[in-house]
Amino acid sequence: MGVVTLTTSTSYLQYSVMSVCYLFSSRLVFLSHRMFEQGSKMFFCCCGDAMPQRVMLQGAGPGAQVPAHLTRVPISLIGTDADTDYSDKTVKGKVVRKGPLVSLASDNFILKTVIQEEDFPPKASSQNPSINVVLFGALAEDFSHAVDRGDSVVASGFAVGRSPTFNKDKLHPFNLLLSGDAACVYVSRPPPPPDPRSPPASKRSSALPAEGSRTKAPKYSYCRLDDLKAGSVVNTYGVVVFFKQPFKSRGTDFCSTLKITDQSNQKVGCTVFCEKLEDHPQVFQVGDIVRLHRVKVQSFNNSMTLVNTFGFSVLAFDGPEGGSIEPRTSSCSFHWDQEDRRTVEELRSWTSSQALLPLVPTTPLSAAQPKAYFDLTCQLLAKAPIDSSCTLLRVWDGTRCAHTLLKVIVEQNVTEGPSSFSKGRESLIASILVYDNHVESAVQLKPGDFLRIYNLRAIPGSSKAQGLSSSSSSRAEAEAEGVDHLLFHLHGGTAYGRGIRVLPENSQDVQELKRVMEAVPEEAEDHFSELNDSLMLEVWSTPPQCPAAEPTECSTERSCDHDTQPVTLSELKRSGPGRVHHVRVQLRSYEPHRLHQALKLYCSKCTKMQDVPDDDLLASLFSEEKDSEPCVFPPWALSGRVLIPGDSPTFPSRSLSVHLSTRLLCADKPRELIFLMGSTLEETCRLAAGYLNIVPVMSSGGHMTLLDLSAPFLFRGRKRYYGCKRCSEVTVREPEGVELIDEKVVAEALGVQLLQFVLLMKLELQDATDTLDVFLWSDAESFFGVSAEDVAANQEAQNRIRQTMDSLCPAGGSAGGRPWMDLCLTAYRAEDEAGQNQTCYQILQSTVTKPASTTSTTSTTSIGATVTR
DNA sequence: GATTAGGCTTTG
Repeated sequence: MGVVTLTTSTSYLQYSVMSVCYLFSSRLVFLSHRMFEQGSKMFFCCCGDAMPQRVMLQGAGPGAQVPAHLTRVPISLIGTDADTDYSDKTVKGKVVRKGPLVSLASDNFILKTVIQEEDFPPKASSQNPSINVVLFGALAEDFSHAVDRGDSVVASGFAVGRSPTFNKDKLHPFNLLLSGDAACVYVSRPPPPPDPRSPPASKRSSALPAEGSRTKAPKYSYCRLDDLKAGSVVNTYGVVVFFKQPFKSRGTDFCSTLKITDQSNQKVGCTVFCEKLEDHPQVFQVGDIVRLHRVKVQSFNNSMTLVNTFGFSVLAFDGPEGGSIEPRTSSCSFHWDQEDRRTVEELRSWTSSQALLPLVPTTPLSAAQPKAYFDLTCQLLAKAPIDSSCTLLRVWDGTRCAHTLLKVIVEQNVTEGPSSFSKGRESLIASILVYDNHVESAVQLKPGDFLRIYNLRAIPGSSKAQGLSSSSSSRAEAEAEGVDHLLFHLHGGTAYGRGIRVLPENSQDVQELKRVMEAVPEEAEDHFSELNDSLMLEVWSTPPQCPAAEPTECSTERSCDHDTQPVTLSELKRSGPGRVHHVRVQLRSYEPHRLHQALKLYCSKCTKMQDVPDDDLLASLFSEEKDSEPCVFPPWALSGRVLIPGDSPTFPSRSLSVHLSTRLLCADKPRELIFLMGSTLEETCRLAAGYLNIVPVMSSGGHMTLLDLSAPFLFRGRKRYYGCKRCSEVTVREPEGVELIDEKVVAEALGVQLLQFVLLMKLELQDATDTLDVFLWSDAESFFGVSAEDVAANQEAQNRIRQTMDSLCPAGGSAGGRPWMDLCLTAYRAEDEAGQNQTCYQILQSTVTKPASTTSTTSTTSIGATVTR
C-alpha cells in the first residue's frame, strides 16, 4: 500500500479579518491580516508590506481607485482586433476560479484565475463571458493572498495571448497575461455576511455588564476546576463526563445535573436550577463541552460543587475534534471571541488525549443487544398512552434490529401519529415503554421529533416471558410470539441519566440519522418484511442485497481471497484500524466531481503527490524560454534546426534549434530522441507526432538544461512525463543504450525521478446503517480497468471512468436506483494535516464488473468534465 | 435573591 498518508482533505477556510490601508511615502500600501483556519489550529499571518503595491483593495485610499484614463474592454472583445493596444485598457470581472500559487523558482510564482464579466455589456440570454488570467511573479503572490473567489477585480497593464486551453475549457480563445511593473489588479469585495457565531447584540437595555455587544463585552476569566474557592462566583469551562437531562424538582424549577472535568483532572458536580427548559445546558452526550458563566462554588461532602446563580448562562459544544464550534444556547446575546474558540479547541484536544469521548456515541437499533442498556438516537413516529404511568413511543432509526421487534397493541384512537405503517416499515419500528416521570416529558413530544433516549433497556424474550401475552389485557398486548423478540423500556427515575431529549433538527447527529433513513427505500422495507425466518433475519441484519424493485446485478466484485463475511458500515466503524473488511454498499457521492482533478502525479521515492499542471501553466513555462541565451552544447549533441510550419499570420513558421544524440544517430535512429530548444507548448505537441521522444530544453548559465520540472521533461506522442522536483538531480546526457528509448531510459539519462500518474478519489459509501468516506487510490486502475497514464492521454480511458461513475452514482438519481457494490476495504491509521491520528479507509482489490453504461465506451464525443489535460 | 439536588451499582 505504500507509505503515502491519505486523509480527508482539509479545506482551508479562509477569510479576511480586516484590511487596513496606510499611506506610506505617497504610495499606497495594503496590509492585510488574514486568518487561516486549518483543522484545530489557527494562526495569523501578515502578507503585504512596504513593497510597491500590486494588488489593491478598492475604496481603501486614493491610490486604490482605478485611474480615470483607463478604459474598460468587454471580455468578449478581447483579442478580436489584432491592433488593439491594451496598455490603457482594463478588464473587469468576478473571480470565479482561483488556482493555487505555483512556485517556479525561489522567488518566482505563477497563478491562474478565471474571471467572469458580471454587468457589461448586459446580456440576458447567454452566460456571461469569462476569461483565463495568468499572473506572474510577485503579482501572483499578492493576488493569492489578497483575493478570494467572489471578489470583483479590475485588471490593467496586461498582455493578451492565445489561450492554449481553449479547446478544452471553451472559455475564451485568448487569455490575459499579467506580469511586470505595469500590471495591476484592483479588488473590491462584496460585504461579508454576518458572522453566524456572533449573534446580534441584545436589545435589552439592561445594564448587565454581561453578554453585551462585541465591542463592549468585558473580558471574562475562567477558573480551572482545581482552583475553585467555596463561596466565590466564577466562570468556568469543562468537559461533561456525566449528565442528567433537566427533570422537575420538588421546588419551582427544573433541575439538571452535570459532572465536568478539565485539564486539571478534577471532576466537579454542577447543578442547574431553571424554570425554563431552554435555559438549561443543552448537553447531548458525554464529551460535550460546556462554558458556564456565574456559577457559585459550594463545598458539599468535602468536594466543590457548582450551582447556577444570578446572571447564569451556559453554552454547550460538541466534543470531537475538528467538528464545528457552534455554541448551543437559548441566549440571544452572549460574548464569544477567538479566545473562547481556542479554549474549546484545547479542551477538545485534551479530551481526545484522555479518551473521554465514548467510542460509539449512541447505539443504533441494529446493534441493540438483549438486556443491554444503551442510548438511542431515533425519530418518533407515533405515541400512545398506556396508562397513567406508562406511555408507548414508536420510533425508528433506519437500521434493522437483529431481533424481531415486538409490536405493542394499544386501544384504538389513542395513538398520536399513524397507528400503523407499511409492512416493511413496521419491521423497522421499535416500541419503547416509558415509565413514571418520563410520561410527563413524553407528553411534550410530537411525532416527527428527533430524539435521544438515555439509558434505554432492551427487554428480550418472548411476549409470554414478559407477561404481555395476547390474552393479557393489563397494559399492552403483544402480537408476536417467540424468543427472539425485543421491546424497550425507559425505567422511571433519573438514575444513570435516564431521560429523553429532543435533538435540534440542525444537529450533526440528526443530519446523520436522516441520511441513514433516506437510504432505506420503501421497496426494501417491504422486501424485508417477507423474510421473517430467523436465519434470514440474521442475514438480513447486514445490508440489504437488492433493495430495488427490479433486482440489479452487483456492479463490482472483489478479487481478494480474504475469508471474511460482509459487515455493515456501522459495524465496520466500530472496529479498529489495521483490518480488512468486506462491505456491500452504494455510492452516495464522490470527489472530485471534475474527474480530471482525480489524476495526480505521484513520486514513489518521496511519496508525495501533486496535481497535474494544466496547459495554461505549461504554456507559460514554455513561452518563458523563447528567447534563449547563448549556449554551449554537450559534446555528444549534434545540433541542427527544425522548421515548424505556421498555421496563421499570428503563428508564422519558425525554425527551432534541435539537438540529437550522436549515439542514436550512429545507430540510424535519428527520430528516436530529440532535444528541442525554444519551442512553445503547442509546437512541442505538434512535433511529438513525428518524433518518438522529445525533451524540451533551454539554455541556463550557458549550458543546456531541462525546463523547470513543473513542465514535462519528455513528450512521447500524446503522453507527457513529469519528474519530481525534490528527488531529481538533472544533468542532460544522452541515453546509454540505443535499443529501447522509453520514459524510464530517458529519465535515467537525465537524472530525473520519474513521476507516476495515479488516480485518487474519495467515495462516500452508504448502506442501511451508516455512511463512510473511503479513498480509491492504489487499486483505482484495476477498479476502473484503465491505466492512469492512459487516462492522462486518451479520451476513451477518460470516458470509461466518467461512465463508470455515472452508472454507480447517476446524477439526480435516488438511492434506490444506485447499484450495490461488493467491496474490500482496508482500515488504517494516518496522520492528518494537523498531525492528528485518524482512521482512514481504502478500497482494495475490487473491480467494476459491468460495462459502465449502455453508451459506447469508444465514443469520442465527450460532454462536460473529462480528464483531458 | 427562598426552594429544588447533591448522579450510579438499574421494576414494569
